[in-house]
Amino acid sequence: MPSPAVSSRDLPHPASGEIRLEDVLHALSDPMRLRIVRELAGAQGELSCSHFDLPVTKSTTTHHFRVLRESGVIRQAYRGTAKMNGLRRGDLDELFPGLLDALLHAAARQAARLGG
Amino acid sequence: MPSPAVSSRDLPHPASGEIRLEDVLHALSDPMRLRIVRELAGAQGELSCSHFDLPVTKSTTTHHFRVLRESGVIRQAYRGTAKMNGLRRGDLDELFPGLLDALLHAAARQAARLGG
DNA sequence: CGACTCGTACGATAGGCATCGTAGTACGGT
DNA sequence: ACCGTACTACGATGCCTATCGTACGAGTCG
Repeated sequence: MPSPAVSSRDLPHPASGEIRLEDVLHALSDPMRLRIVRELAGAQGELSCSHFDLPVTKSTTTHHFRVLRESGVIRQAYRGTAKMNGLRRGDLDELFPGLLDALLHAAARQAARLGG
Repeated sequence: MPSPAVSSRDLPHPASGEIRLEDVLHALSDPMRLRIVRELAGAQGELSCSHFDLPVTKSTTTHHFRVLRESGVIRQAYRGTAKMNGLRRGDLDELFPGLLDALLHAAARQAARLGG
């Protein structure tokens, strides 16, 4: 069966229309999650959770990815043992035009300014 | 003395260079504070705290204004018994070009979409 | 001075959340 | 069947925070 159904377990995502600005801002107000999103935006396509080398335990990493998914910032899907993550650029750009780019730009500027 | 010194009590504000994106996002991730900022952006100039009619007590209102000030989003100054509030547009636009407008636009869009 | 308004300070409370550790599940390969 | 890797679930912990109520300080006006 070569069809979809990438995996048996699937994950709850908010529909595009259910994404709330406050939730997105809250999700991005955590340094760890902002870092994840920046890395995700830099890489074209999807990245597995294990690709990220964060200074927290894996439990905590799982938590952050879930917050990002439930707020509508990223989309997650299992692929084998890996869990792939991708930015929901299309949905976000449609809902909040220019916001994601402004945020990423702002984050990059601040990182450059503070020597990150 | 016609100089500054609008009042005796003055309030601590972060310098422009101390404003952190994460703090700004956290400040704006609260519905009450986002509402305040939108109203402040709509009105040109400054507004007193008492101008706002929020569904919370005055204690809580004070709290929200302090969070906004300490994150660098607004500037506050006493003028007589009133406390005036103004968006720090210049500082924010310089640090994070386009971000404030994108945020305000996004908030307006969402309010329109959800019937706010 | 007194009364009134505007806003603050402080304590309490209840809920949220970032973090950890441990134990467990799902999948792929040998 | 077994093992290793990737991620999760759950409970605990300590901190942060949104909210309230009450009591107070600062300023204005009579």
